[in-house]
Amino acid sequence: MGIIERREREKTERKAQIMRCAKELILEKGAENVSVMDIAKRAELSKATLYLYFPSKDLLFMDICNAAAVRFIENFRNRLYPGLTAIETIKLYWQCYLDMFGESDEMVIVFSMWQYLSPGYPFLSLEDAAKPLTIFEFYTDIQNMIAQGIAEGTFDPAVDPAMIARTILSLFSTAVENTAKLPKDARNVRFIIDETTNLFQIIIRGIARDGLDRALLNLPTLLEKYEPKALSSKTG
Amino acid sequence: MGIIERREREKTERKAQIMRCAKELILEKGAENVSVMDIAKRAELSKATLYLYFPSKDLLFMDICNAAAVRFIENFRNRLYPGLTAIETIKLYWQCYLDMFGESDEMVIVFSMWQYLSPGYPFLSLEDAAKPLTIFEFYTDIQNMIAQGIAEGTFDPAVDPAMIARTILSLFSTAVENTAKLPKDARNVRFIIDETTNLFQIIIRGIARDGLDRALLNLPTLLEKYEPKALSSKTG
Amino acid sequence: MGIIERREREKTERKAQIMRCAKELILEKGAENVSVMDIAKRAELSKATLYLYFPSKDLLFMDICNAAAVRFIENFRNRLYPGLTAIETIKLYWQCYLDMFGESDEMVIVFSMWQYLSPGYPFLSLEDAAKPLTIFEFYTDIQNMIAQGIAEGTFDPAVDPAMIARTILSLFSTAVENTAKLPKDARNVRFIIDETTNLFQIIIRGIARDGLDRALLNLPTLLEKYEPKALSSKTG
Amino acid sequence: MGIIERREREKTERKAQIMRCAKELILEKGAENVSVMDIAKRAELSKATLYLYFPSKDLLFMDICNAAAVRFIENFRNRLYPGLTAIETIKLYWQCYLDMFGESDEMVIVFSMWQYLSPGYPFLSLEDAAKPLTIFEFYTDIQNMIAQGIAEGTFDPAVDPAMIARTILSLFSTAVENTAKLPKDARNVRFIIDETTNLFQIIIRGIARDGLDRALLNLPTLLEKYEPKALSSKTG
DNA sequence: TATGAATGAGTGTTCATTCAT
DNA sequence: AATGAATGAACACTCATTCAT
Repeated sequence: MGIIERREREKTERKAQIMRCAKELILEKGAENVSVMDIAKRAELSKATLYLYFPSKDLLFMDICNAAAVRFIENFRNRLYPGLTAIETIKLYWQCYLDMFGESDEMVIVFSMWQYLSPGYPFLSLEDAAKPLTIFEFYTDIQNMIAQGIAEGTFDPAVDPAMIARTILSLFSTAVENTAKLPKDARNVRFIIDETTNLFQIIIRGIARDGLDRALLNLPTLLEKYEPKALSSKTG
Repeated sequence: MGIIERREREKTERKAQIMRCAKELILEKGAENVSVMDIAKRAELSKATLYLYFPSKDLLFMDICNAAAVRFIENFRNRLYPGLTAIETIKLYWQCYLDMFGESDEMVIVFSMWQYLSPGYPFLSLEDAAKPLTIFEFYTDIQNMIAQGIAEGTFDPAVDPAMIARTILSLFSTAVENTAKLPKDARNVRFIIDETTNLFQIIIRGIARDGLDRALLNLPTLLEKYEPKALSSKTG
Repeated sequence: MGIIERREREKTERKAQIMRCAKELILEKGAENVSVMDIAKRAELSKATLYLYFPSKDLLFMDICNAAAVRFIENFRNRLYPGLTAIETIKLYWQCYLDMFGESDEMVIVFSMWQYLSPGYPFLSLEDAAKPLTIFEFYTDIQNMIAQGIAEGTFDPAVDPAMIARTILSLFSTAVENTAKLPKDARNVRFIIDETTNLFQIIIRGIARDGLDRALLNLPTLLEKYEPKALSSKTG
Repeated sequence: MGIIERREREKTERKAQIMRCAKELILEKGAENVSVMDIAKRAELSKATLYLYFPSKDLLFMDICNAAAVRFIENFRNRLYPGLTAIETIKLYWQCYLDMFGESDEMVIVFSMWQYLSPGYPFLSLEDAAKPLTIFEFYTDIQNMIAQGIAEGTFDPAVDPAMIARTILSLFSTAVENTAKLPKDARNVRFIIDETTNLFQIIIRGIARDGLDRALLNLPTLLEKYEPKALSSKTG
C-alpha cells in the first residue's frame, strides 16, 4: 500500500511541478505567450508527458487558476464570522487578499489566468462565461457583500451590486495582469498591494451612502492589519 | 515640387485608407484576430505594399491608436476654457467622451489598440512603456485635472493623482476592450457608456474631499448634457 | 508441471481476452481508428502489458485476423465431403460464409483486419505478402474450387483460377470493409450478405462455360439454404 | 500583358509540379502515408508555400483526383456517338480506360485518391459522400450503360444497375489501389490492365441475359482495339 | 507478471515578414 | 511604387513503443 501512496504522491508532485513551471512562465512572459513547448522545456519533460498529466493546455491553465482561487476563497470563508456587518466582511475579505498576496504571486496567477481563459468575462455578463472557473465565486461573494451593505445602510441604495462586483474584479484583474506582463524583475508585489488597496478604498468610498462617516470605511493595509475578532461587536 | 507634394498627399491618403480598413477589421473581429493578410485584402493591396507604408503590424496599429487618441485630445483641448474649475473640466472631459463615443467607434479603437500594444502599460509606470502612444497624454490630462481638484479643495488631498489617472484609464480600457471582444452586432454602445459613466462617477465620489456636497460632482450622462459655457463662472 | 500448464492456460486466456476487446473496438470504430491505448483501456490492462502478450499492434491485429480465418476455414473443411463437384463445393463454401456471417461479426473482422494489414495483398501476387496471414488459405481454397470446376467442364477453361480467387476475395474484402467503416448501428449485416451473394453469383455466371445451364449455378441465399448431403450424388 | 500571362503560366506550372510530386509520393507510399511535409520536401518547397497553392491537404488530394477523373470522363464523352448500343458504349468506355491507363499512372491516382477521400463510398450509398469528387460521375455513367443494356435485352433484367456500378468501381478501385500500395518497381501497369480487363469481362458475362451470344460481349484488350466508328451501325 | 511513466517523431495549419522583379 | 512568391518558426496535440521498477 505504501507503493500506491508513494505513486500517488509522486504523481501529485509532478502535477504540482508542472503547474509551478507553467506559473513561472506565465509570470515571466504573460499567459498568452506561454506555449506547451515552453512549459515542457522548463519542466524538463517532453510535450507528450505533459499531456499525461493534463488533458489540454486550457485545462492545465484552468487548474492553475482554480487552485489558487480555491485557496483564497476557502481561506476567506473559513475566517468568516456569523454576524459580521457588511463593512466588517469587506475588511476581512481585504485582509485575506493582503495575506495571500503578501506571501506569493498567487493572485497574479489567478487573475491573469482568468483573463486568459474568459477574457471578456465579468464585465459584461455572467452568462457568456464558457468555462467553469472557481474564480467566478469571487463575483458572487463581492456582490453579496455590497448588497448586504446597501441593506445595512452603509452603501448608496442607487448602486448596482453586480456592477460594483464587476468593477472591482476588473480593476484587480487589470492591475494584476498588467503586473504579470511586466518583466519579472520589474514587478513589485508591494506596489500592487498598495495600488489595489487604494483602488478598493476609493470604490468603497465612492459607493458609500451620502453623509456616512468615512472613518468606518478604512480598509486594512499592509501596515494596519484588520482583526475581525476584535471589531465584530458580538456583544452589541 | 508640385509633384513631390502630390506624392506626399497620395502617400498620406494611402496610409489613411489602410488604417481605415484595419479599423473596420478590428471592430469586426477584435484586434488579436486581425492578420496582415486580412488588412491587405480589405485594402485591396498586397501584403508587401502594406509594409511600404508601415514598417510593421505593430506600428500600423500604433498609428491607428494614436490617430484616434489625437482626435479626442484635440477636441477636448479645443473646448477647454481658461478658468474652468477642476470639476468643470472633468465634466467637459466626460462630455467629450460621451460625444465621441456616441458618434463613432473611435474610443473602442483607441482602447483596444492600446491594450493590444501596451497591455501592461499605464497601471504601473509611464517609464516602462515601450512604445510612444499618444494615448499616454490622456494620462497626463487626467492627472492634471485631479491635481487641480486637490488644489481647489474638491478632492481628498491624500489621493495620488497619478494613481487615479491609471485607474480611470484601466477601467475604461477594460470596459471598452471587453465590449470590443463581443461580435459587432452584440455590442451595445449605450451599455458601455452607461457603465463607464457610473464607474467614473463612483471614482469621482470616492476621491472627493470628505464632507463635500455630492451634487457638485454629478457627471454628464447621455440624457443630461453638460454645457461648459453656461456653467463656467468666468466672472467669479 | 501443473503450474506450467496453468500458466500457459492463463496466458492463452489473457491473449484471448485482449483479442476480444480489440475486436469489439474494431467493429465499433473501424480498424484504423483503434489505438493501443483504446485496447488497453477496454481490456483493463496497461499498454505495457499488451506488449507482453503481443510484440506489436500489427501482430495483435494479425492474430485477430488469423483466429477468425482459421475458424472459418476449419468449419468449411470439416463440412467438406469427398466426391463433391466443384459447384457443390462452392455452394457449400458459400453456405459456410452465410452461416458464419449470419451468426457473428467474424467475417467483418477477417476482412477488415486483412485490409488493414496487407492492403495490397491478394490482388497481385502471393509472394509479395509480407505477413503470414491464415486468410491466404482462402485464396488457395477458392483457387482449387475454380480449377476443379474448369476440369469438370463447369467453368470456362480460358479463366485463370488465381485471378478469380483474387477477385472474389477483393470483392468481399471491399464490401466488408466498407461496411466496417460505418458506425456500428448503421451497419446492416443483411445488406452485406445480399450484396456479396449477388456479387459472387455474377462472377460464377461470368466464368461459367458457355452454354451451361445457369440453374446449376444458383448459390444458396439467406432464404434458400444449401444442404450438401442431399445434393451430393455419391452414387453417380 | 506578357507578364501577367507568364505569371499565370508559372503559377499553373507550380501547381502542376506540386501535384506531380504528390502523385509520385502517393504512388510510392500509398495515399495515407503521404504527409504535407513529404510533399513539400519532394517539391523542394516549404510547407507554407504549399498552402499558397492549395488551401488544404484534402483539397490538394481532391484536385489530383479530379484532374485525372475529368480527363478520363471528358475523353470518354467526346468519343461517344449518338446511337451507340449499350454494349458498344461499354466497349468504348473500356477502350478509353485502356488508352488512358496504358499511357500513365493516372488511373492509379484516380482510384487511390478516391479511396482516401471517400473510403466507403460507392459501395453503400451515394448519399454518404462528403466531398464533391468528379469521380462520382463514373458511377452515373456506368449505371446508365447497364440500364440501357437491360432495356436493349443485352443484360439480365433481374440485375440492379446501381449494384453493378458499385461493384465495377469497387473492383477497379481495389485493383488499382492495391497496385498503388506496392513498391513502385514491383508495379506492373500491363498486369493491372489485363487484370481489370478480365474482371470487367467476367462481370459483363455474369450479368448477360441468359442465352445471349457471348461473342457480342468481348471487350477490347491491349491487343485488340475497339473502333466504335466501324461498329456503330449508323445506317441501320 | 504487470505497469506507470516517459518520449521522439510526427500531424496539418497559420502568420508576420522578406525579397526579386 | 507595387507585388507575387516564399518561408521559418510556431502552434496544440497524438501515438506506438520502451523501460525501470
